[in-house]
Amino acid sequence: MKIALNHKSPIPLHIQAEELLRKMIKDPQFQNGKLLPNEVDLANQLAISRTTLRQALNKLVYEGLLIRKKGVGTKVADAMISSKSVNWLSFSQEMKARGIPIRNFELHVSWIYPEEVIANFFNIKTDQKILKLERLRGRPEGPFVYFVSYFHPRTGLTGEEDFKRPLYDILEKDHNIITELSKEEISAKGADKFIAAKLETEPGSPILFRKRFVYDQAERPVEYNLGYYKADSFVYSVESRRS
Amino acid sequence: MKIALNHKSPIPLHIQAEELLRKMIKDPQFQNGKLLPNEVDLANQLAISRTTLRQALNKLVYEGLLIRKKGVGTKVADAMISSKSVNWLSFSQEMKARGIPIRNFELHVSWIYPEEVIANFFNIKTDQKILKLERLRGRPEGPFVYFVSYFHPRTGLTGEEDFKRPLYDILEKDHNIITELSKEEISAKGADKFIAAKLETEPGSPILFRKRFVYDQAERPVEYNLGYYKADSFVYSVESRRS
DNA sequence: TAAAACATTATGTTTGTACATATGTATGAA
DNA sequence: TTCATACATATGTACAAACATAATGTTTTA
Repeated sequence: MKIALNHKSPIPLHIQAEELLRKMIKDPQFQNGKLLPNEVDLANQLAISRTTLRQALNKLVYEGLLIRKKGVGTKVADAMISSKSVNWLSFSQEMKARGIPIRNFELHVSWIYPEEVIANFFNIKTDQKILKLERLRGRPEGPFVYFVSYFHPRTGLTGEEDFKRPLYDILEKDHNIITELSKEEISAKGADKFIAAKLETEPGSPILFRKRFVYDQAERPVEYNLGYYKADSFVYSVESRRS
Repeated sequence: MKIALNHKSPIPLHIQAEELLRKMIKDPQFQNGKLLPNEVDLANQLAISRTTLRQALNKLVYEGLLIRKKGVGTKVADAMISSKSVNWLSFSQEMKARGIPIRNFELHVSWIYPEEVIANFFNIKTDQKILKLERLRGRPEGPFVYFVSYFHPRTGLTGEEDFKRPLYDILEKDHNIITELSKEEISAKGADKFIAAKLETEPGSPILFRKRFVYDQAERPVEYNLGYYKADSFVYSVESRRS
């Protein structure tokens, strides 16, 4: 791997460093939780300041590609990222976003008897309680714009978790569950009374509705969730290419 | 608004600054595209260095809450949440589906002057006419469930085509245009009068709205289209996988 | 032997400084 | 009037340096 930057190039050094880091992430050498070179050494090797290096690192950490730990080091977040990382990005970002302590939100945890659809998905019976997390969200400056319910079977979360941390993080670190696949169904519907009240709108007003099935690496069901997004405040972007 | 930070607090200054900025964002004072105080002044006012301030600003910029422009300033972004994902299946499926000869449908062909968005996409001027195809569709036994407008520039279809054949087929065989990439934006909205009339429903009733940009292999714009799907009659499926 | 104290390592926080570059505005000549 | 120039303004990039703090490893001590 070329481990040098072009200081003459009009492309900013932190951008070049970012690109290089993205390549390093793909390198098998840094895959299985192995640590990247420490910041000071790497900065020296690239002949840039630590500040500039951190500018690049921060971006990838924010995207969830790298994980830093004070006193330990920086490692690649997940074991297998390849060329189509765009695909996963949004998914993990949303995963990550779930735990971000944003002002306008409520989190409600409860144990419920699952509906048949959910019980079927988790391969359990309807008399086995599962965990339900409900969260109402909005932009810091605005009104609430979406409401999501997450459902988890007993094999996943225990309900005792400290939900200050990202859900995704809890699943991965505490329960060793790596989410891998997501199947979503997107549709429009009119708000029912419950949702209308939550999102402070009229019953019948247009809602973007999303059903999501999440599986782990062995295709075992990990999570089922339902999202209700207020119209005109959410756009779902899809990019598809003929392969 | 309290415009000071606690330098004694164990909470890092850039976190405190971030919190303060989130409050500022909510303030009507900075709403309609009005600029925030410039970085140097703000940093002085908060008695922190510009670097530390920028650490906080960067986070909000990354979250899409703030927009910075070199030489101009920093302003609060308009409220709009977006998410990205990828899928292949639905694209080719719908391509194919377009041409299926279903009973209940209407096809309307006309030449129109494009709106600015469309002209921009096709890289033409608004005084150059383009082809517009409108189609209303439903199941043979049921009501109409969706309405789509397809827009094509003069470099594509001529309007003389026999639209009995699949659109997709005509493009490929007669004009040698191979569609390759599609970018879509999916959202929910209330039906306006026109759409409500077409789909035989009430104005304001929930509609799944899809905007689609289609490109060929050289990433040249090929088609722009708008789809209106009656709620509860259409589900959009997306499957995303970690690499 | 196990707990406590210390040392090492790597990231986290913060400052000050300097120059580059894009944008908008005021100035002045053709 | 119009175009080019110069200047002011605000963000963008980059460096060096210092100290704080968390995790881990190592040594000392009870």
